Amino acid sequence: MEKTDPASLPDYLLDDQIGYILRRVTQRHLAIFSEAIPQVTTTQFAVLARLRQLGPLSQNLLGRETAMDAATIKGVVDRLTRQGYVTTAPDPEDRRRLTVALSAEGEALYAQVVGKALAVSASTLDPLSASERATLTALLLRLV
Amino acid sequence: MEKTDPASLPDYLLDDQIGYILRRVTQRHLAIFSEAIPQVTTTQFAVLARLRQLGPLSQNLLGRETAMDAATIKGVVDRLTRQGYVTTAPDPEDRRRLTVALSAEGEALYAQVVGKALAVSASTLDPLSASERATLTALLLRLV
DNA sequence: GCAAACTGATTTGCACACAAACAAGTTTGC
DNA sequence: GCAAACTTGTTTGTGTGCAAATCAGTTTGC
Repeated sequence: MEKTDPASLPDYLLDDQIGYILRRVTQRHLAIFSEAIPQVTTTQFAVLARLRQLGPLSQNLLGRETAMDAATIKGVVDRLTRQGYVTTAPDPEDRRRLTVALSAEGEALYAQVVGKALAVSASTLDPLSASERATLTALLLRLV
Repeated sequence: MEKTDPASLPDYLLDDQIGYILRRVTQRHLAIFSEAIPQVTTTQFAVLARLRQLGPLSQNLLGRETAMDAATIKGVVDRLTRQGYVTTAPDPEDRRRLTVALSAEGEALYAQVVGKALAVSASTLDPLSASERATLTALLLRLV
């Protein structure tokens, strides 16, 4: 059984582990994004995109729609508010809720950079052919 | 030209963007990991795995070998040191360097959880067949 | 042989990211 | 009708992750 023999441990190749690969690909993607769109981060842009798609949302729902927990979305909304890209207002229907909406500045920024955001996605996937990109995306979506 | 018409902006589907998908897949992977291996984080385990593979390394080189910048690896090494899984010592050859090595406790933890770490990777990829996993990994590696 | 360039480590500041605990408000079940 | 259960938002604590500045030490070029 040789439980104490180090040589009997399974081979663990860090470079082949999905988590490590995901982290490195994400690092490259974030670098491409911040180079192309220095005004906001990827998460901040996700919030702008969702608000533009869905209209004003409560802060918690906005978090769920952008895959951020309550503590994270609060920080993101705070920073976007400070930069003037979103506004917040209490919901008269439900006094627990804080409604978050895109401001005119947020609309303008979105219009200005949405094309670049698409280019960032394309740039991240640049090493792959069109069909490889489709394959990769489809496979990743099954892991969500 | 209709520059001011919002309807003329390109379609940006957040759910189809590679960065957003990567973030969500990573979230799921981190959740699986922390459930299976609560003792350390993914990045901390990456450090243990590299030290076991390569032996003692300077802190900066260890960072490069685990895809962390100097500020990040310092924090990770500090936390691993506090938990007793690594030890640090000045390098007599180069007085700028801080050599990081796996401790006996680190070796023991690694031996105890490496099998679980492999199971975490398998679990993350569980929705895919063996050949799909190989395809996904190969495609992702081309994006690093 | 020594100044310039480089490398290693640290610190600060900012931005996610999640867990846990809490307060306030709303809904539900009986 | 009202207590229990749930939801929303906030705060605190911990852990990445990167940029930029700084200091100490090493290497290089002339």
